[in-house]
This record gives sequence, C-alpha cells and structure tokens, in this order.
Amino acid sequence: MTRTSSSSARVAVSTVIFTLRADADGAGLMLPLVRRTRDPYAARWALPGGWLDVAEGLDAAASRTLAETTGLAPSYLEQLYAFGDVDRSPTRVVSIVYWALLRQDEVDAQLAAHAEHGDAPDNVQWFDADALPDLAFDHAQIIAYALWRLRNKVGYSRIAHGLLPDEFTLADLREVYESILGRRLDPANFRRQAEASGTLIPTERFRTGSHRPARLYRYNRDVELAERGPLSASP
Amino acid sequence: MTRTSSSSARVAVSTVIFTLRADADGAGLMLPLVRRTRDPYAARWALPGGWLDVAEGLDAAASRTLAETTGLAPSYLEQLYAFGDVDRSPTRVVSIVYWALLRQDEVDAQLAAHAEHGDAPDNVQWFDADALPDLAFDHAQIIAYALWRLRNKVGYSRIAHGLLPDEFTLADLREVYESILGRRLDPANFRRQAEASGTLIPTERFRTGSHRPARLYRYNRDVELAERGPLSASP
DNA sequence: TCAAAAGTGTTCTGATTACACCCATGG
DNA sequence: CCATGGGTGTAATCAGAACACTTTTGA
Repeated sequence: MTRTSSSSARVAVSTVIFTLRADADGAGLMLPLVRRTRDPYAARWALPGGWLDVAEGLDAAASRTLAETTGLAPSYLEQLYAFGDVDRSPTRVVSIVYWALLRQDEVDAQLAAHAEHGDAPDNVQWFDADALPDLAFDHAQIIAYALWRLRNKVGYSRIAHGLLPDEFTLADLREVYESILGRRLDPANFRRQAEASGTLIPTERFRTGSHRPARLYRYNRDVELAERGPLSASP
Repeated sequence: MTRTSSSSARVAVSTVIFTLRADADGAGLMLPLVRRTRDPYAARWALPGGWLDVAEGLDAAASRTLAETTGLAPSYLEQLYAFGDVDRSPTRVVSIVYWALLRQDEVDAQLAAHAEHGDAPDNVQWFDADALPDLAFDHAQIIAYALWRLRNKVGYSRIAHGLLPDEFTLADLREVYESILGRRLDPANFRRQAEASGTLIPTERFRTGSHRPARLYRYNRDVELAERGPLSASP
C-alpha cells in the first residue's frame, strides 16, 4: 500500500500557530487545525503544513504551506524542532516544525477577507489550546512541545508583542502574559518590569472609553536582537 | 553539473561535539572536524555527519554517523537546529544538526583504543573552538550557533556534567563552567550555588594529591527532568 | 460621588556578589 | 612551617513579590 520513497525520507514542514481570543476569563490561546482529506489519518485533525519544495528554504516553506492551508500569515515565526522517528507516519517523513504567533486583529481581518471572497478554507477550524481533538500522527506531542516553548520563552523574551497590534496599553500586554502563563500578574510590578525592559516606547496617545485613560505604548523593534543568537543573521 | 534529486531534498545529519582539553589557562573547548574527501568542498574541514538512513530515527542517525566518522560516542546529545537554505550546498540538502558533549576521559580512552588497533581515523582532527580553520558549507555558522547554545544552556541547565567523569570535585565542576563561560567564578559562591541546586550527591571519598583533599561529588541523574520539556519523553 | 482601572511608593524577602577568614595537607 | 587550594561566614546589593495608596476617568 505504501510506497517507500526512493532515497531516504521525504521532508514536510508544519506550523503550530497561536493566537489569543477573548474569553470568559480574559483571553485564551487558540490554534487552527486542518481536517485531513487523504488517507493516513483521513478525517483527523492535523497541523497545517505540506511538502518542502526543492526551490525554497525551510522558513519560506513554512510560510507558504501555512498560507495555502489556512490563508494566514504570521507575525512571528520560529523553527521549533525536527521530528523524524521512523514510525511517526506509515511512510518515512521528517517534519520540520515551526511555531508562530498571529495578532488577533490580523486573524479577524484575514478571515473576513476570505469569507467575503467565498474562499473560506472550511476544513480549517480553531481550537482552544487546552481542549484539542484527536490529532493525526504525533501532532499532539508536537503541540504540547510548542506550548511549552511558548510559555517558557515568554519569560525571557519579548515575543508577547507578536500577539498585539502596533499600539497597546500595559493592561493589554499584561493580559497576553497572563493568558500565556495561566496566572494573574500584579499590575504594579508588571508595569515596572515592562518599563525597565527597554522594549517599550511610550506614545502621547491614550486609550479612553473605560475608566481612567491608559497610555498607549509601541514596541521597540531594535531590541530583541541577539535573543536567538547567531541565527538571527542567516534568514 | 549538479543533479537535482528526484523529489524534494536529501536529509543529512551532522553533529557539533565539544570536549574540554587542558590548557595554559585552565581548559579550552575543543571539537573534532573531518576533512572532506569528495567534491563539494573537497579537502575542506567539515562537521562529522552523514545521510539519514530510511530505517533509523534522527537521534540514532546522529549517533551512528558520529561513530562512523570519528569513532566517538557522546555523553550528551541534543538536537540543535534544522538547516535548509536552498543554496547551502550545490545539491539540495536539509541538515538536521545535533550538538553533543563528551567527557575528556572518554575522548582519551576512545582515541587510545583506535590508535592501538591502527584504525585511527586520520582525517579527523581536533580544533580549538576559538581557532577554527576554513569550513565547508555553512558549518562555520552552525558551530557558532552551537557554541551560543552551549554557553546559554550552561547557565540554566546542568549539562556541565556531560564533560566530567562520574566523580569530580567542585573545583573540577567550576573549571568546566569557567571554560565554557570564559570568565572566572568565585569559588565560595560557586560552591553554595552548586550545593543548593540539588543535583550533587556528596560521596565519602576525597581527591588527594595537591593540598587539602577535596570532596568528590557525584551527579544526581534524577534531576534534569523537565529541562527539555515534553521532548524528554519521545526519544 | 463612586466604582474601577491607571499609576506611584514602600516594605520585605531571597538570590547574587564581594571579600574576609579559617582549615588541612604536601612539600 | 608555609604556600595553596578547600571550605565557611557575613555584609552589601539587587530583583521580585506583596500591598497600601493616590489619580483620573465614565457613569
């Protein structure tokens, strides 16, 4: 039934892409999955992805396959891990997995655009990261690892900005941290830490509407360098 | 001149493997390179590695190719990154790169064994990590990234034990940290931190020979769990 | 004027640092 | 008996947590 590929293994690229959706208790992490139409694990949910093309790099392949299967373009993209156990698929497949973040406003905009053109990818569905369905292949482990990396990295990196629009309040930023870490943070201490990090540029604009207006901040993109080490240079 | 492979890309596995060698100023990081015999970059130095076999997982392939090219078996092995730029090799190759640590006593033992049998792999040579020759492919960047990861990880993980024999003194352990980080550490404070980490089991044995005998410690392998997250389970 | 979020100040604690000091052994 | 590294004590400093408090708006 299965055809062994000529030389060693075929290379696939998949992406775990997170966004934050408003929730009863603040916000929760959501991610899109694709319902498989073909036979290994047909009708099961799987990570968006596809085969690596001969003429594209790994990062490019991740972006392309993500766009082709879900119509989404991430605001942050980073390689997660290469999975290559012999028995993870009926045929030998090495999957280079990426993980990504997407701002909620982008999700809405991109989905709205697709809906208007009638090309909404209807075998794509968003799931709560804490309530996933049965998954194809080893994708459950992969998502668990991606979640671990996200929660880990939010502590020492500034990736939280990948989930926010250009201008945001400190309460917005704090809510992102709280959602990812799954616990409340002290507003006073959070403010000081955020301000001391040097990654925030205060604007003269304020968000009004609720109670006392909150200052809007902007992300200083000049920082975050050296956070991924010498790898930032190559791609 | 170059033949495009049938489907997408071939998968190679390479390893950056570090050891510590006694030095004028304490100790220095060393790594073995292999002189290429075939044509892309023939006669240039490259990382030990080889092609992924259809019937083996990625970790197994790293161990196997490392043994085949250098005769070495690492005491610590971890996946580093997947490199897959289109132009990193004349033919399309995706390299799954691992990084590894090897105890100095193991190096000596393994090399001595090979020398005795006359099968010393003589196109293998050890280089100081700070004085590398011209390298094939993108291997210079890869090594730079591996060094960054090592220096980074030594701060929050207990991998330093991968460079030490079973029993060691606190001075031995401190020397490993100093070599990797490239700076001196306060012996008194280092002792307290190491003891507080819970990863050290004191023995009743002492190393004599110099001045006051130093207590020998042993590494508590039950710790270090969860340091790589959910990934520790799969391999 | 009052509820609630924005924002500031203060204290306490634990970890890190610097460095003075004592201990035990080989030469 | 002394130089040297092994090992202990202690005060200063710094970052984080906890929480009281003031400010500013919408309703």
